[in-house]
Amino acid sequence: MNKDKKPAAATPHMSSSHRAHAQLREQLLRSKFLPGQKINEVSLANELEISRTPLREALNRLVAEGLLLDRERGFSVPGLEPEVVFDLFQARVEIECATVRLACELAGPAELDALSAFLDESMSESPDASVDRLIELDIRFHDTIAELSGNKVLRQMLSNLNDRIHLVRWVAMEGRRERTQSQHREILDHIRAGDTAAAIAGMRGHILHRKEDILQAIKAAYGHVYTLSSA
Amino acid sequence: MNKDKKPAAATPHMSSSHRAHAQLREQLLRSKFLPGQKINEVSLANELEISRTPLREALNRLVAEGLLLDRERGFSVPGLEPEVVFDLFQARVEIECATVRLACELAGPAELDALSAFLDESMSESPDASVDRLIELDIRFHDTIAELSGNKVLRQMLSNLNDRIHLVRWVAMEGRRERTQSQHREILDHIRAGDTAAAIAGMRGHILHRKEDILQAIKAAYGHVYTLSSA
DNA sequence: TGCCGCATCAATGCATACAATCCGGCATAC
DNA sequence: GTATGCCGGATTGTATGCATTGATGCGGCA
Repeated sequence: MNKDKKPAAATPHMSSSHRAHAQLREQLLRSKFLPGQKINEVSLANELEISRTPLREALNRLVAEGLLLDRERGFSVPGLEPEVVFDLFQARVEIECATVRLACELAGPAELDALSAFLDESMSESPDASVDRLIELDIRFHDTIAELSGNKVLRQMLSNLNDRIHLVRWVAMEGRRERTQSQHREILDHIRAGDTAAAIAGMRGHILHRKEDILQAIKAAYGHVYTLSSA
Repeated sequence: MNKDKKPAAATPHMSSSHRAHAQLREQLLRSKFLPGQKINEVSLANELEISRTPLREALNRLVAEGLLLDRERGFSVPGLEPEVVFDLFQARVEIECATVRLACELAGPAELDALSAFLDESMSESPDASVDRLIELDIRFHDTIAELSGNKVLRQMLSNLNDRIHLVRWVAMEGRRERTQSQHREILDHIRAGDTAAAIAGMRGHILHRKEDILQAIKAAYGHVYTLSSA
């Protein structure tokens, strides 16, 4: 499973603009830029060792993806406005509930076994895994369900939402290391049992959705990103 | 309601790339380009009376929005692959169900009255309205519900989906002139009655979702777009 | 007649050049 | 001391130029 190369890592032989897009996406997920920061095109072009033309093409794509904003003049990094983050998480909940429901209808035993095996590996490795790795495993689980839903559009939307909430998810993962994995297991069990309603309910409860939790995560995210920038 | 100017019509004083983006989006919705057609940048730049640089920036945004594809070399218009169109409609159903549910929780009497008044006007005007106008009214109804859901991300996603299925929706509207309006009325009544489940069910039944219906609409779309091109 | 190779051409991708605009600082006037 | 207006640098937005690469058409040859 997961043979698609969609998330587009920055490989050498691609065009400059595509490489720039992949690199910038990566850097945005890793919070190399501060929320609200303005983008300086010349310095960024120098860093990436390309000219401004392909850089701007990449920036324009990132704007359309919601990973950047276009101001009156130039581009900037989105802030962490709570209303927007709420909406993003709420949208994610809805998409994920849709994908589990569809996956319940479509997924065969073979695929579910594979997903189960993946969870087994994850759980054995999780106790001492880095947060980055945990996030990777988490995303992988949810993406696999999206894949099993058979709907590429929903899967793509989910991927986009994941990008946009990456930072907040990252900091929220700290206090949820074990809970996350066991909830994944429960959701999968519901799917295998054919209990669609329980699977959906499990997913809904699994994803960060309480306003206070999200707000707290946002605050932690600010702390995280500013320590990163000072380093 | 609907004070946002988000869909971005092409106004004079905006930058060339933004204007190009708005114009091209419009032309794509109106099927000025054939499905699968390759984009010639120089000729298009000449038509729009701008240079290739801002044009390419616009094209890149349209790619990120799913309104264009980027080939190995250059850009092209997405085809009407049934699998993709199915996924788009299915995604739309899921988003719309989510927005009605949220709207049921959030919408106040004043907003619902306004929406009701809008439906009244629509129905009086609908018998002799053009398909373009009908689509406009249809989109407006659904977008208002998305607005009432209070979730800007879901609303934006819906807008994007609407763009991508515009053509198929257009041709499907022909045989659904009255049905559409009365179903809108029913959905709204359910919302006003506080019957969330019925509102969702109404929405689910309202949106094109049967594979055969969509397939038929796709075929009609091909006919429509090729008669347009020969004109 | 059909196919292959080559040459010419057109179109893309990128870099660079240029124009317009904005921002900050500084001087001057009040 | 504060406000105001102007100047210079910096930055964005657009146009143009150039190299590369893929396509296309034509002629020769089997």
